[in-house]
Amino acid sequence: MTEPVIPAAEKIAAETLEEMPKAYQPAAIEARLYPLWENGGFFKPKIDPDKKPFTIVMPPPNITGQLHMGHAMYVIQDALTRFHRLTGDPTLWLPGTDHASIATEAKVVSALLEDGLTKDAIGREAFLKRAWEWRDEYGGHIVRQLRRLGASCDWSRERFTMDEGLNEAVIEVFCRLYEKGLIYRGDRIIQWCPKCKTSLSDIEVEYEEQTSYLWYVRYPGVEGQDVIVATTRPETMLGDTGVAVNPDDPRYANLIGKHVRLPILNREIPVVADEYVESSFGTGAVKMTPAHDPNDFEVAKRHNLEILRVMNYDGTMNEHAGPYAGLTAAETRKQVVAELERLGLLVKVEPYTHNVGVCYRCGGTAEPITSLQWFVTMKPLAAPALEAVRAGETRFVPERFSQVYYNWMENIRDWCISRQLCWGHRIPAYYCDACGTMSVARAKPKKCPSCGSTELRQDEDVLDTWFSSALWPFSTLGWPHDTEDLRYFYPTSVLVTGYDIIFFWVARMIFSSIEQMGEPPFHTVLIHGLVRDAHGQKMSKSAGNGIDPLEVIDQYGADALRWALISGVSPGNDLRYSTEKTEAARNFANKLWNAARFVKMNLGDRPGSVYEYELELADKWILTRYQETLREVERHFRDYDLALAAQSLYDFTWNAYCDWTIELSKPALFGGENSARSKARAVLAFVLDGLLKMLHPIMPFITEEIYGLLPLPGKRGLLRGLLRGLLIEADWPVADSALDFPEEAARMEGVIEIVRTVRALRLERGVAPGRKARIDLLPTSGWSETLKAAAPIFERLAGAQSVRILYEREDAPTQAAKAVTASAEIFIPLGELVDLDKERARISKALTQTKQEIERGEKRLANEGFIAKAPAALIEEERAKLDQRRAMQATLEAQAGALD
RNA sequence: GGGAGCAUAGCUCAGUUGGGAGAGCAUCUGCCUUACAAGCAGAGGGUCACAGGUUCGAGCCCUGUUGUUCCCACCA
Repeated sequence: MTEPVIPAAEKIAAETLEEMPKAYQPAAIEARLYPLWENGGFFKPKIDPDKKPFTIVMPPPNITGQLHMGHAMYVIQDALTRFHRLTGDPTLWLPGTDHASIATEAKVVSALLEDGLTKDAIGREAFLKRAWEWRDEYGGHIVRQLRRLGASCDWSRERFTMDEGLNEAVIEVFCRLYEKGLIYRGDRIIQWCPKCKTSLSDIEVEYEEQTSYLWYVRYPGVEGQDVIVATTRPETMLGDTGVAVNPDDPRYANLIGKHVRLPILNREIPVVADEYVESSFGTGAVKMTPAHDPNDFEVAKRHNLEILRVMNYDGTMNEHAGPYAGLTAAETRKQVVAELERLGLLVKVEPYTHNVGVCYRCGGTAEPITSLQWFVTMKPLAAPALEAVRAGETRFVPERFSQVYYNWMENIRDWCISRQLCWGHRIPAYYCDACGTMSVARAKPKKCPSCGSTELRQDEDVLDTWFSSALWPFSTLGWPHDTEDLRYFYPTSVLVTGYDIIFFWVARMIFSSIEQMGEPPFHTVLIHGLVRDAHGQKMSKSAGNGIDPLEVIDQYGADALRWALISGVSPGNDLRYSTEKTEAARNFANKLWNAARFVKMNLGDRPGSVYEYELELADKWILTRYQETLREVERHFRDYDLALAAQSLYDFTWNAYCDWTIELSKPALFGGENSARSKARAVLAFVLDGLLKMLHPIMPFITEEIYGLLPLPGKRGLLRGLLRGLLIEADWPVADSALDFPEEAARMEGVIEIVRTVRALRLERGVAPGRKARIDLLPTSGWSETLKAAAPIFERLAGAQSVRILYEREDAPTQAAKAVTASAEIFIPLGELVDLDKERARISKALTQTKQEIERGEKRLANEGFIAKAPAALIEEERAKLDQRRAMQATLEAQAGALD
């Protein structure tokens, strides 16, 4: 392993001597910092055999993809990665891309088309050559775009689902499953996309509601009565090989075992009885088309009905369709209906709405059809995978998504894994045309194991893309080889993905990993929602409502986008993206920037330690709030509640640090004595240092930049007078109970309340903002010392000219604006400025409110159940509040009296 | 048909062991106060969908109802 290159101090702090601009300008900073991180090796895990690593494998984006808002959700993974890196865990976020079989093949096909070529014309080899060229040109696109988000993944470990190693893993798994009898080849009904000309798995078919018709057709009886069947697909009747009725249906009891005549083709087909048929629907008789309907296929197997395929794989009718051979399905339907009408066998036609399966890639109608394909037997694989989640070895967050998983895995059907495409992992099955033997092998056999012929032909099909992504958590770490990475990083820690691919990917990774590795691939699956547009619509290319994350980054910065995507959502819920939200995030970044700018302007050299000073009340308050925030943020990160962490951080940064601490530090910084100044600097720097570290997982760029610009106390060594070290590899702050001052923090809250109340009073009265006013405070019992000491705070932040502490109510001015807080009664003598009517109205309002609160408190304390069962502390609190409010009421009444 | 989510301020949404409802944006008032107008100081605005229940106490737990979104299944 190579030693990470620590950039020279002067490079990190390149801008130290320059002024920070007034507004945060992300573009240049992002462009400079990302390469610094990447080239410095900071994304590579620092492997320590004694430590448990934190590992995330990136859901591999398709090589065909452009970065969209869905990928932008990768910022969650990055935030977790950066958090764990800061806490000192050897941290690996492993990136890679997916070959995306169908999607890529389609791109290459259309590129060929532009050159006037087709896949069939140029052949497999030439096609693959083109595909690889295409991949080399465009495949790296999306991973370059991911860098713009700030993704701190270890690019030196980047993998591709079709690279040599992963190909080996895929072949190995296929062979193992085949050898265990869990992969088989069979002629079964599958979903077929005539447009992509390939089979699909069940979950690759989506259902769309379509309005159509229900045709009622008379099938004349042979030995007995006629039967009328209802169908939504008249063209498939050409492949009918029976009619089914419910065994308990009296209408058809005497027909079971007899025959009816299939119109047009005039075949005799049997009537069978099967529980599958619902007597109440349609006529209670169902035409059986086993080759083109999954349910009919099952019935046919039970009753030995013939399976007659009448459609070709290109969507046209075949020779079994008689006169319709060669026509498309749609044309055949038209002609069949017309013919039935002519024959007088079309009984009636009803409008009908039903669901039609469509290909999830091209959107074309999918056809159920029998075909010779490869399948994975799912039941034996699903069982331990279900158990692993049930036993809590793998946990879904939020928990409710495990229901989705159970539901699917419990009802799982065999997985059709072969695709009639070129681009993908070719199935390692070899056929001997001489003797008909098939062999499955890791490498092409030299000769047929049965007859010795050397003429072996490999299966033409490739594997479902998801077959290879199912192996991602271990194949990317070197499996099937016993590598150092595999031993150290497997199983991985958390998988982060959207709920839309739980079936496609998550479930398949779990059973594949248990089967091959003997244990689940990750202990936690963190599921997030989808990004929607401002109206709640799914973003899509066709709807044209997609928002390009790169444009957002250009305009607002990566950190703003990251913040907008992470904050204000609850886990698993969809997120409505709006520009307003990103603007708010950008504003927050700017706020932080300016706070840092202020600190930088006033910090001087390296600040002292907060432990060295006799701290002020306000210092103890912010330190207490800081510690509280730190504990919350850490807990939320560990619980994967990133939005809650963001909320804590926002509130602390803006409403505590900026609004109070920075404001309160100004007198000391601008004009105070040396000791007061250095104390203020120490506190500002200490809190900012920790704050940057806490914000870094979500806003990596701005925090790194600020960290580089300021001589903060947490930074490592000194080099040529400049502190060096990057935030990305800093140490996560540790809460220290020596910096918890709950008593003082509560007192500061009392002071803050007075400041706020005075401000409101002044504004309410229209006191000119610049005008300083005298403030008289009548402290609540036990508060006089605190308030006396807080006089400079009132002067600075409440526009007080002087603060007088009153000891007797009689000393209070009668002509004054008045207000009451928990810690004091407030009087602002305003002389002739007082508007008596306004004042009466205000007092009356306050009195009403206070009375209501007293009533509520009394009622509560009179409740025996409450006294008996509520926690003692709560009761005590309630009593104290009541006393306070009674005092307040007395004051307000006295004030009201004084005005009259 | 089965399952899940959502319903809280004008809008978008938070609110995790049940203990006096919050943020951002928008609105209104007043401010270019030497970090920030992407800002500062204030204000207004909510029967937490509805109806029951459990509890001393419910936005939160239970039952039901309504509306809405999504997933699965696919009665031809």
